[in-house]
Amino acid sequence: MSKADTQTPLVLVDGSSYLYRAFHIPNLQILKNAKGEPTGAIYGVLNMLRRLRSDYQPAEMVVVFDAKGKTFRHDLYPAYKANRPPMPDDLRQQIEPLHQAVRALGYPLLSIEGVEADDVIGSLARRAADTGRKVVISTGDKDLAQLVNAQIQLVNTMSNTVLDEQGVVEKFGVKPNQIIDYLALMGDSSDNIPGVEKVGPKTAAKWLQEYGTLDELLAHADDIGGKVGENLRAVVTQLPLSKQLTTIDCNVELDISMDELAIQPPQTRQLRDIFKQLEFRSWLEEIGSDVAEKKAVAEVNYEIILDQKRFDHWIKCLQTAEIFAFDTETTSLNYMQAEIVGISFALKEGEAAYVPFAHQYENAPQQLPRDKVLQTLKPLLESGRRIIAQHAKYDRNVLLSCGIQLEAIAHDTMLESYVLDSTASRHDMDSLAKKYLDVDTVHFEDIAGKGVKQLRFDQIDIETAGHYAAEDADITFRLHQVLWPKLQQSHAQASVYTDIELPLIKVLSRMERNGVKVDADKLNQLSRDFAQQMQQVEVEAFALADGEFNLASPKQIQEILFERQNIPVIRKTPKGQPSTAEDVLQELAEKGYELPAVILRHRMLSKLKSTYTDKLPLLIDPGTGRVHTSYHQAVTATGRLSSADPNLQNIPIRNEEGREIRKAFVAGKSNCLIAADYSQIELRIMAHLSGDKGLLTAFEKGADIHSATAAEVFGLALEAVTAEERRAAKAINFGLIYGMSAFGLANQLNTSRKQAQAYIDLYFDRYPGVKRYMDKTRQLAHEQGYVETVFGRRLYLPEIKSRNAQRRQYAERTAINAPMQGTAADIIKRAMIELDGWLLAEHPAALLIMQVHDELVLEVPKDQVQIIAQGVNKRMVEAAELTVPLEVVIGVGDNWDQAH
DNA sequence: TCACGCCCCTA
DNA sequence: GTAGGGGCGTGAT
Repeated sequence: MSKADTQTPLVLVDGSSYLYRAFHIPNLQILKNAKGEPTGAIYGVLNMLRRLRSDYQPAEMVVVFDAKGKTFRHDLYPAYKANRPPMPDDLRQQIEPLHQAVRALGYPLLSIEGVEADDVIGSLARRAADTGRKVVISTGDKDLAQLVNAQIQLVNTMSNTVLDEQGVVEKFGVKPNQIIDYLALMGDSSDNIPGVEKVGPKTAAKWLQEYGTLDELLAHADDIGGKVGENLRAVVTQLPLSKQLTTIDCNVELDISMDELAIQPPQTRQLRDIFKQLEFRSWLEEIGSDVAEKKAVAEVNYEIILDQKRFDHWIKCLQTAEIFAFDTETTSLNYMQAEIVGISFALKEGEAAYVPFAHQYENAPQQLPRDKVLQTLKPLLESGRRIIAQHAKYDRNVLLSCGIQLEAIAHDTMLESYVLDSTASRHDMDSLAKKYLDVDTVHFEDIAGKGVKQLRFDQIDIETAGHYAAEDADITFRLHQVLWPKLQQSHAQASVYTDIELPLIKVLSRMERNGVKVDADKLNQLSRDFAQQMQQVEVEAFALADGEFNLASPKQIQEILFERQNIPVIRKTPKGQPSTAEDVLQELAEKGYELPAVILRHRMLSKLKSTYTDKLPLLIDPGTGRVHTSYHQAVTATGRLSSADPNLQNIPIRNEEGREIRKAFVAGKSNCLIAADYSQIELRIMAHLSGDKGLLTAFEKGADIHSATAAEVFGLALEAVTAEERRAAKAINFGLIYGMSAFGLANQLNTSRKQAQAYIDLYFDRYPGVKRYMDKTRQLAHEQGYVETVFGRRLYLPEIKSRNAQRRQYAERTAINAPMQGTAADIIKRAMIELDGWLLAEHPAALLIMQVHDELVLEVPKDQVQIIAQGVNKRMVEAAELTVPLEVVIGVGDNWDQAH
């Protein structure tokens, strides 16, 4: 489907007719700018041009206006348009700005003195049609119907009607070549063209149907009886003039050649000035994004495959190709509900095809049968390693619903980009195309719209969908050509990609499709309980506040607490408002204020209810009766996964009410859950990375690490450490992982900065290896601009050189944290790959169902618990060989809370 | 209907 | 002090 095959029509716009009509639309008459100048008619015409352009996507489009002054028709007939009132000032004022806007938008504009817009349009249309072009004339004026033929169509963009030859006959009762005679017979009062008195559309059409032409009718004028017959005979000598006036002159000399009709790129600067003057704010915003020049992919050959012969040909090519790009188009982003609509391929740059098989809309073309297409493709997708995809996990999930196991993934461009630079804001195809290929792709919203009116892919016209789909495959192919060589420049990065991220695709895909069983009845009951408690709390709150307010509104809470009740402000939000955050309200509650305590209770209940107990039951898939999250593999900067829809990585655990929710995560019949947690994995990684003797010894002894830290820092025997000292040491250890500052630690421990700094000094004194490592890491980050995990995953830190101290320090904290958090992520990913392989081969009834950063959850038949737990432990512990042992804590239960 | 601020859940 | 997802209120569209 190259551009040349699907030539777009030449679009000719009767600007004057639309200007006149737009001027009389009541809604538009209100529009004025701040100076009081009317702008409605301009808006109406420009809006119409936009619609026209989006409907026809023409390469050439000309906007024609009437010129000032008299025309040849006035010479023929001095009374022409004589009874027309002068143009209203409000309309006249809008003409010049409209012309400027049209020109700035890039449309060729014609306005020729001595003739009317109709004549210019007629002349252009005739010239184009003579060369075989299709022409669309956009007008609100019926006179132009005389131009319609096999190549020329009329469209009224305001009423959304199209007139071809057949349409003219249906509408007027006469053929296009009879329109002139028809108009002459009726006359036109607004142009002051005389016709036959008492003759309207009905009679004119009837006569022409009977006699064919006006000349023939006049020859038989005596045969017409009645009053109208008399009227006709009375104007026999006048009618040729009327006919002449009504006839569009298609031979106007135009000082424009046929190759000057193309739409030009918009003149952004002028356009901005014009829209500013007119105060068209939404269009003003579009300039720069939408109106900016787009670099489309050049020189492409995209094919839409509708017949068996071409399909067979492509299959043959795919069978022999070394590698090819592939993409599925579906009806939904939800992989459990998505139906495949078509599949696209790219064999080399610019060579792509789309095989549609489930598009359904009125007059959709016949497509190849779905099942047969999929059966033919199945072997290509299931074996070999020759496929490049963008976000292959999604395609894999969707194909699994049709019984195809997408095993042939050789590369995933999303993951290539992610491993190359995890901090690039997004790794979706459109962003990658722009970044690495300097190409603006067609966005899904461009073809499907957005919001409630968004179309499903199967409702999109096959030509449009085909281009989009083929482009996806093509771009994927090109991206791989660029990204893969880059990745290979670092052996460690290539290894993170091939040995961790790529094999993880199918592990995650399986976990997602396995899903988790949740007890909807239990959650619904909890929702009811929470609602009841919230009501009680609300009553208390209103009594304390001496009035009703919205407990969910920080703004109202802030007003009541800090303005009405004059409670002291503890902290302010970044925007300068008094904060009502949890720790602030906690502190106030401890000082004896009652309302903050009640608000806290309400906040907790409302959070649990709205985020968890209300939402989770709605996300149970009707087909499986389980919830299926999406693990995002290319989101976090550090290499962790994230989970969404629903997020299963933030299910409550810290308080009693929250743990009730965990109890609703259950095992299926005759199964139980195994939860396996890495113990202190990030601190162990810190011990490994720093080689600090004290830290290493603590882990080798298997001591409680926070108590051991407290003993060291406070110079005590292990047994002598109090709960308070252990709590302080724990905060220090966390601080360590987060790139500790005295400020942050003081906040956490609710102590002075000086005291916090003293703790830190003491800590570094006891663990000098840690101090050395942290200094070295910061220095390395400055030198090379990135930090690495043990396995070579990189995190770039451009802000490490920032002159802004706050940003720089933030980057430094990330530099400390990322190697630990990232290495932990690498390790658990490696464990998941090993574990999944083992389970699949030896215990296929045992399922991995969740990952929560340092925890894996499995659903296992009860009689296999022992053997699986052992196997899980072994694979998690052996996932990395560090200088400290890895330790895993395993729990078993009927629900997730019990398994902890 | 959307973006943003604020808040809160997790490791 | 690190890394996320997501609900609700608010104000503009």
